[in-house]
Amino acid sequence: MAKLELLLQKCDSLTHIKQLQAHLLTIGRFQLYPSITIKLLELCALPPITNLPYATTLFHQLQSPSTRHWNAVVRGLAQSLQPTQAVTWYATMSRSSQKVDALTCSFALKACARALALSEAMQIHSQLLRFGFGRDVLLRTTLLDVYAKVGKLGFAQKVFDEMPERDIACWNALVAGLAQGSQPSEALALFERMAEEEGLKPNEVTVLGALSACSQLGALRGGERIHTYIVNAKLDTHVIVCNAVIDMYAKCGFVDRAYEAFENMRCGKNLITWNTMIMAFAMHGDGCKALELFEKMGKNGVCPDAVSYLAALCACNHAGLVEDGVKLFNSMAGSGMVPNVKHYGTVVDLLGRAGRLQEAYEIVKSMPMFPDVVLWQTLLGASKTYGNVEMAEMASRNLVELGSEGCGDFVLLSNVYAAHNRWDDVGRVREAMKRRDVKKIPGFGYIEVEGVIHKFVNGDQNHVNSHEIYSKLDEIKCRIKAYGYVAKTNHVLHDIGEEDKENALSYHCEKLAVAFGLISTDEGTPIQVIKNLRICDDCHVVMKLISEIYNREIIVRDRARFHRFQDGLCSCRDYW
DNA sequence: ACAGCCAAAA
Repeated sequence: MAKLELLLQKCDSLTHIKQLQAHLLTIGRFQLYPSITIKLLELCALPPITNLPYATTLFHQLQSPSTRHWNAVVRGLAQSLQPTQAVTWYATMSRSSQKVDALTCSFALKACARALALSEAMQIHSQLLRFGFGRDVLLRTTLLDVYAKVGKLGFAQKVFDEMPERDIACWNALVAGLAQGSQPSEALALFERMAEEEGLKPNEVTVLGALSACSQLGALRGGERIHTYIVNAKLDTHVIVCNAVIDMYAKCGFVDRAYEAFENMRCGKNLITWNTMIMAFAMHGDGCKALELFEKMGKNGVCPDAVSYLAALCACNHAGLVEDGVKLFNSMAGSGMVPNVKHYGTVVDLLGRAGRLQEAYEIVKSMPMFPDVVLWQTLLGASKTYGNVEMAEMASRNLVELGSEGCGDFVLLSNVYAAHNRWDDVGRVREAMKRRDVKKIPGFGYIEVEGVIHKFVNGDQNHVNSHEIYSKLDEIKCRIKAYGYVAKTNHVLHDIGEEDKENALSYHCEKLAVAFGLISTDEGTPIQVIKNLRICDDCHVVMKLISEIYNREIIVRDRARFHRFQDGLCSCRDYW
């Protein structure tokens, strides 16, 4: 027995496992040593071996599998590419003679989180209450986490509220859950509550959730405070935390400070550190710096991965470095990289924006995989910019086939027709939109004034200063018109906007936020706005004019990148 | 003595 356990410790491949198993079988002891078979199962079900077919076969050879045997398989399946199988095994187990324990529930719940299986999670929830595990803090945390990950933040909050005692992991799970679930303000509020009410000291996991919330909100003040705390609490010994700090500064509009944090790291950099910084430069349109860093990472012994290439390509795209981008893309194969659909998407965007539509299309045709919705949207956007009707129609057909119901796709196609005075076709697209009940993602934006985050949705009238904001917008309109501004009215948008007039062009959330910034900050202070979608043509023009007429620097972070408006010009050089 | 919370991506 002792000898067997020694052998077991040395098993590091499936061959070894098989040899040991064969040995046990030949001496007729296979069924006799549960502790050995448990270890064997755990070895082959988990990394680095991870051979689940073999694990399940081995399991089926057992005459009376114990709870721990079951758990080994459920755990392995939960971490595998088919987490739903873990749930199936859990269900089979709960019907078998063997008792499910708290760990089985925990593994099955994690599987639900990965498979985004809400109803299964709820079933396991009610079962674990019946089994009497309802007071297990670890299990409750898992439960909270599953609900948050499947998007049921209300349920997660309820699990949290009902906990009589909460340790730091419970708070961390909810802070992270809210941040990941697009409720960054709530995440930050909870983060504050944690220290104030419970006197808990945020750890490296807590600050990750909080920093992510700041990144989303563009909450520089909050981010700075958390950064100070991180340094004081010596949490900056964790690479993962440093990476999140870099990302936070970059997304709050301060690449320089992101780079400063990158340079002054007290711990070693990893692949993600480099990727985050390259992406940061890309977002800010600093193409050359991004490419320099991409070169430098290789020299520092960190091998670029698919994300590094994507970030560098993205940098070329935002900076208009067409030749560099194409060269980089073509160099991928030579470096043993297989471009994925995102790399193709970026290079198609790069060529499309430069007006090289035919080349872009050639690349689409050469792709070894099916183009996705985003890629066709990219091509459609470029076709609109350059007025290529055939290409636009082709992209639209593909979008319809892929079941895309985004409002933007229809609007773009209709704009192409409108530009060619093909009004019958414009009408046809309009009809199709009505028939299909196209979806419109609501636009919203944030602005931080004196450390307070203000949120605006399109056509928002709920802000306390709503009156002043709207009169400021009227004033802006007058002044920019005097400069020759003509609204970039969009026929289709106007047409479908009839029902909700609030969504009209002139009250886009970024305009509201900038107007609020103008009335609530001192002259000369830069105004920074964060938006969830891409900035529209009209807003882009208006921002440029405001920056000139009001002599204000305006920084807008949209879904894709930063736009820095100054003296009537934008840092993207209208290339976006 | 097999559990929970964890950074980047067109």
